[in-house]
Amino acid sequence: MSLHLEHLNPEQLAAVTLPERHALILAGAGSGKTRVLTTRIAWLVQEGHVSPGNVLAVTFTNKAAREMLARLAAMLPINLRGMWMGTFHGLANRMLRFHFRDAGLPQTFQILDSQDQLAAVKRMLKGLNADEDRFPPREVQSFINSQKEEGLRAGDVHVTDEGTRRFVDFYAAYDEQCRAEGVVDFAELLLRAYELLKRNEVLREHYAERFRHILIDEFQDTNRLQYRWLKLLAGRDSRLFAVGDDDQSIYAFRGAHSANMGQFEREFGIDRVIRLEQNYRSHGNILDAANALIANNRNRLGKNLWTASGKGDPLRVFEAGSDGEEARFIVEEVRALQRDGNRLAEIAVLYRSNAQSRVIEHALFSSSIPYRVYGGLRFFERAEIKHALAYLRLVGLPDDDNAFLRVANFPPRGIGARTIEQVQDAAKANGTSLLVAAAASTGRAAPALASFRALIDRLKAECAGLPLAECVELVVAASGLIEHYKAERDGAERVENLGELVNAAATFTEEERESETGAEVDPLSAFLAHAALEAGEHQAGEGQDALQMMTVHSAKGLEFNAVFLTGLEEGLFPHEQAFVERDGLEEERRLAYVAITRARERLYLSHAQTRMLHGQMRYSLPSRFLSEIPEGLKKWLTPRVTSERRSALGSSSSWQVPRKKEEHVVFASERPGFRIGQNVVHAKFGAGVIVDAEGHGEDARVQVNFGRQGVKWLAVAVAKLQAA
DNA sequence: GTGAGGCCCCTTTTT
DNA sequence: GGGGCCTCAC
Repeated sequence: MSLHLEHLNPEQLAAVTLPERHALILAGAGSGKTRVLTTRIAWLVQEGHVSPGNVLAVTFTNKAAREMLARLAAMLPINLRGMWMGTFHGLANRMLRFHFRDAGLPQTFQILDSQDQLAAVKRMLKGLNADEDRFPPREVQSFINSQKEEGLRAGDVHVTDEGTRRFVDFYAAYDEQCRAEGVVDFAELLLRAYELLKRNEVLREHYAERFRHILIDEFQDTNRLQYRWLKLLAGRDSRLFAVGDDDQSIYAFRGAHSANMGQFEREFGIDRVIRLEQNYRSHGNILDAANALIANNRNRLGKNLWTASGKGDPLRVFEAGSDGEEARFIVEEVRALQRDGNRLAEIAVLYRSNAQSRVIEHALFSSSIPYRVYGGLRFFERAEIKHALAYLRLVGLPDDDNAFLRVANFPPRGIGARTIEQVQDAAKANGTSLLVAAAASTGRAAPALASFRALIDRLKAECAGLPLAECVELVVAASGLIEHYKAERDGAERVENLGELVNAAATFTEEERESETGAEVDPLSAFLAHAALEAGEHQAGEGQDALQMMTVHSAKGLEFNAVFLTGLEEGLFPHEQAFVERDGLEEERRLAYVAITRARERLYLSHAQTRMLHGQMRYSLPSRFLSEIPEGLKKWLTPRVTSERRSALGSSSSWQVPRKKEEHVVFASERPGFRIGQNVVHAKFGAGVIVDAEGHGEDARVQVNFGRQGVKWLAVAVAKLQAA
């Protein structure tokens, strides 16, 4: 047996071999957290005489769960089947599939992803004739989700004003709609699983008895409901082992509540928090930069990472004139790194938002550098795949109105908007699902509706005896989707993806199904749940040596030899949205901290003076995060003149210039020294950037962003601006 | 009922 | 820049 305890440092060893009690491990980036978790489980099984079935392990992503399981399998030569390991959502799904009756759900309940949920909210609002301007669907959706994440049903929400009352009404109507259709959204999975245990003492006792050891990774990213669920699950004899890093809490926007760490410490009587502070990943300069940056946050439990490895290279900082130039810089450096023997898979390009990837992709593509983009539009989120899944959902659950609306007339079969409306009215009047109402229609489109209904019935009957993959193949073909996309001009890729879906069904093996849900769930429901819960990481080109591109969020937990952290601009990173959110700036800083600590040996930081965003040119100042990293750690690859002048600016947001302002041209030609984007200096306000202009000659005025001094409109004739 | 074309809107991160 | 939604012509 090979736990290799001798390779652990004293703190890691203490965590792994902690006697039977609750534990909180504060584990810094790169401190061997996953190793500690897996070794802990192995140690419990081996030394603590616990069977894998007594262990529940919660991870943040499905990928992390798979990785941990693989590592465990290498350590322990026993069957790990009985162990529950997965994400909160995956585990909740599993529990609800087992106890669907107690949870008040149909056996084949379907899971709505965010897109589906938004569509469902829109439909509910339409049904209530709600004013979509006053109650934007997105806001209603996020209201519902945040209430659920706090564990509140519509009836539990404290109503203080009329506006809230409306939102609560929508919440109630939405829940009723979901109940009638047998569908469950992400937050609902968690809330149902929580309520299931809360109400059902027998079940609660059963699980409390069973799970002697509950281990939770990325504890800082749990929300309040998840924390309460864990508390319910933990019996008298259960021990919780929570691992987290408050400095890497980056999911507050979806309800993560890093204060759970402190609360856990109090409520579970943790007398000594174990701190893992030795970093095994990054060179000294990179770690020093991360430490200096995060020191600017006030809300911290406090911890300082150190490394025994050398200082390494300084951080390389590049100021680009434009986003295109930034991309070209990346291309050049990546080539240089390759020449030095680095594999592309060991190099990552990170960005704050998905929209930034396009320019970089373009540059990589024209330079023939293979790359792989993570996230963005994921496989199971593509329109053609969602269509195929909608057919499958109707086969599994005829009440799924979302699915009905998606494909009743796709591909077109003569069921227009007017007809759909009539079906909806009939369904409402008779209290049936749309599919049932469709079959009962007597209108002009009745034959089309009847044949659609017949198609679904036929698929259901034929699928009954078929293996999953053949069922998917049949549905994809019989739905007419393939034919439809073949006839479309750029439909080739979509046809290919539909073929991929059949492959995905084929590789969705017995083992996966069992590890994700439970043996008695029917394969189709299990596959559909899998599609909803794990939208991503099913992409072609896996295994090829390719440059890794992803958002900072999806880079969490990963590491690379070289990292490019791009778009370090005020307004982009930190994102301007964060300025108006509570503690938004600190979350952005943690995000930057996560990004920096991904790098082992080399870290590039870049920003662009101008950037095309949403079809508009933006002029931005360098991110405050750049200046929060000590000068001694950085090496500027561009002339320092601009950089120094700019750092004197301090911070401010970035600015968009309105489209279609012909004055700019006139203005520029009259005053050759000034143009939009020009750096200027003002006697009183200091350095700034021209972000807008209007008027001519003596009346000419410019709008200048002076960073901390604010944004001012100045008359050019009066202000005595110096070109900088 | 269908499909093309145009307008308007948004625009962060994800299980 | 792109997707959702509307209008209009067939």
